[in-house]
Amino acid sequence: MARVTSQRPPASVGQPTLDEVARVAGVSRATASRAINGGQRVSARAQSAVDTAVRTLGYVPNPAARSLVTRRTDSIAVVVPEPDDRVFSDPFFAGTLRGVTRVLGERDIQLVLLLARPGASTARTLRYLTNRHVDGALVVSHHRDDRLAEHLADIGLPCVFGGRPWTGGDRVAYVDVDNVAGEREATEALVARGCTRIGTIAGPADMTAAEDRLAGWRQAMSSAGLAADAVEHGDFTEASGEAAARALMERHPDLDGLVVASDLMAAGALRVLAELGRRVPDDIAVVGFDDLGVAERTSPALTTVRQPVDEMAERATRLLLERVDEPDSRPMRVIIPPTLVRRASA
Amino acid sequence: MARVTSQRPPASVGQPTLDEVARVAGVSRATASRAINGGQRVSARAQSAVDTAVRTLGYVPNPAARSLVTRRTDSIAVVVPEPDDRVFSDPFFAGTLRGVTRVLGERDIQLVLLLARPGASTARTLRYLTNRHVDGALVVSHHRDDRLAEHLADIGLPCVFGGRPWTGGDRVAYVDVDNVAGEREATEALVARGCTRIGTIAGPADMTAAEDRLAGWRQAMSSAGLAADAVEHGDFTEASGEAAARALMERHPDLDGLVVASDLMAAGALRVLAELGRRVPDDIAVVGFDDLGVAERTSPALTTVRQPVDEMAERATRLLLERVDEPDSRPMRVIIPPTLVRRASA
DNA sequence: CCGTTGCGTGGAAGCGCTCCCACGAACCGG
DNA sequence: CCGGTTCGTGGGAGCGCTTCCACGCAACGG
Repeated sequence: MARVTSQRPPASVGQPTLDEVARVAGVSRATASRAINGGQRVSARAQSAVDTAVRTLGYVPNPAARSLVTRRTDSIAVVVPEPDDRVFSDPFFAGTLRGVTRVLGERDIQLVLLLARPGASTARTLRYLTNRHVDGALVVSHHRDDRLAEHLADIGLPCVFGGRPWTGGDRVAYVDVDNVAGEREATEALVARGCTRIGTIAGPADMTAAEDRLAGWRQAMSSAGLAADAVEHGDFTEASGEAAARALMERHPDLDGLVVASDLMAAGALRVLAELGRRVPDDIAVVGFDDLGVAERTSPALTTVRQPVDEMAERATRLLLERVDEPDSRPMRVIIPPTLVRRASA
Repeated sequence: MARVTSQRPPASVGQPTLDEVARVAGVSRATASRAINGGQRVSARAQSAVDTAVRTLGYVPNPAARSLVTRRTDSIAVVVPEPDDRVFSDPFFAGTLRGVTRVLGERDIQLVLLLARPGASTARTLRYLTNRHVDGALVVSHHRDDRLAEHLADIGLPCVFGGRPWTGGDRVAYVDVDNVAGEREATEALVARGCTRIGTIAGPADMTAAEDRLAGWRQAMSSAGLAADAVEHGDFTEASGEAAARALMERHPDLDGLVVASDLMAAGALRVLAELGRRVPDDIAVVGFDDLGVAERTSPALTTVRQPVDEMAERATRLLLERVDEPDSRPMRVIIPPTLVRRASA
């Protein structure tokens, strides 16, 4: 008489295990495993037996068990430190997500969205990343105060930043558009069309992209011998663009050119300019930054600096996957040249 | 002489295991585990010894190992079948994500974003969900053809739908706004203000929300004894709203009221109406649906039906977590009443 | 003819964790 | 003072998988 030794429920019913596949296929568990994972060193006979068994049983490998031994999870995190509402609705974020999923889809890797809540410390995020719940991390929209780049470098998790991080930029890989060159080019375009009083609406001072664009504007202004005194900061939202434009036009009513660090802010600025009765581009020429859809829909359509977010996200993701596969490789930087897209506003 | 039997690298160096914690704390692995997980049946002495050990070693439990035995992953999926670009930039999606993360943050549960690529079959998604990589699924923005609800009910994965699914609505839980009532109320508001020729821009016919809103419009029109003949369909984007408005005004130049199934489409419609020289609301009153930010920024500001997405997402997430904890509970439906927000456009 | 190679295979050892169970100690009321 | 309860504890099994290793076998060159 067989001793009944089952002490727990017999594993969630209906979920076949590798053992059962092996039994049905008439091979050992080891062979079944090999057959399922690429089929190296497996005879054609065994392979097809396993394939059949997998199909008839509806077998799906248990990812936890697999991950326990392989030490890989086949998932990466997209980290958004302190996501204000802005992040979600920002076309930049949308494009990023699109680019990332496109690449991940090719390799059956999943995306874990890690959103630190506003105000919450990054401790939770770091703890999650530390315990290797994911194979790597893609960090977007980071701010000055979170020293995420350094922390991630410390724990040795493969990671790639979207946009140059404030600190630790030499220790982590990142993909960025050449913000300085982009905004310089934008400014030069205004100079070339004859503007002499050019102001700028910059982004939040705690983001490198914003600072770099501001630097680009300054460079171009200085090269042209123009005074770089008309600066106002926004936070990349449309509303902040309106406010900044209003303040700027009040302080410098003589502006004939406006370099704005994002299209969304530029859209806000255009609205204010229309309100004030300034014709664009005749009275004042405006150039934006991003070209992620908004620029085409403003009136007048916005001349802007295009950053190819989708492509950048793709590059970043591929870079990350490479680093996951090859953790000891040197952190790489990819700097993508932006292009000026001429429309009606300048 | 000790036999050297290490056959593999000694576990990824630096990652302490529960064994080491137990050793340092001077207790057994079982006790250490108990202390770490809530501390039931653990003496104060043991508890603090373990706590200290955890801290000094920087121990973080290996989620794969834990998940292997508990059969839980402490993560849920947010499933977006066929995400066109629209989904990402849609404030609806943004709000949903915000609501979901808020709830998940309370319980240290992670969010896996499952985006079926456009055109790709849902097979991959289903496979992923089948193998219990996540504890549950929240499905948003599903379309008619993916029989996701039924599939998920079949595999028995706890899931909650955002919006009533086309089929299988009786087998899965969902949270929805009362679209019929909402659009009926919107239409009635136009009737009340004296409109007699009321058209509608409906959403895509393969989404229940769109169909329900259309039904609400029809109901109100019929109750008021008005002809429900001016219907045009869009896909919830601003561009489609423009096109639909154009078509509608061409076919029915006498319209004095317009019920639009989303604010984004309404924004497009407003633009077209301005272009055609129709004054809103004097010549034609317009009412939208959503109230997720866009409505406040159109000109004139949009009277609209507010659906509290954040709250809905929260409710849906809580519902999902309940079902994860209590898989045998009956699938619940939460129908949230929308409210009409009166602004300038009607 | 026999070592050598290479290939396909299965046995078995874990991966790091949870949790069942048995065990001893402390505590209780009778 | 003793049987019964409660409590804290550790041993150990096992979750489902990958992978090391040893083994048998056919093919092959000397």
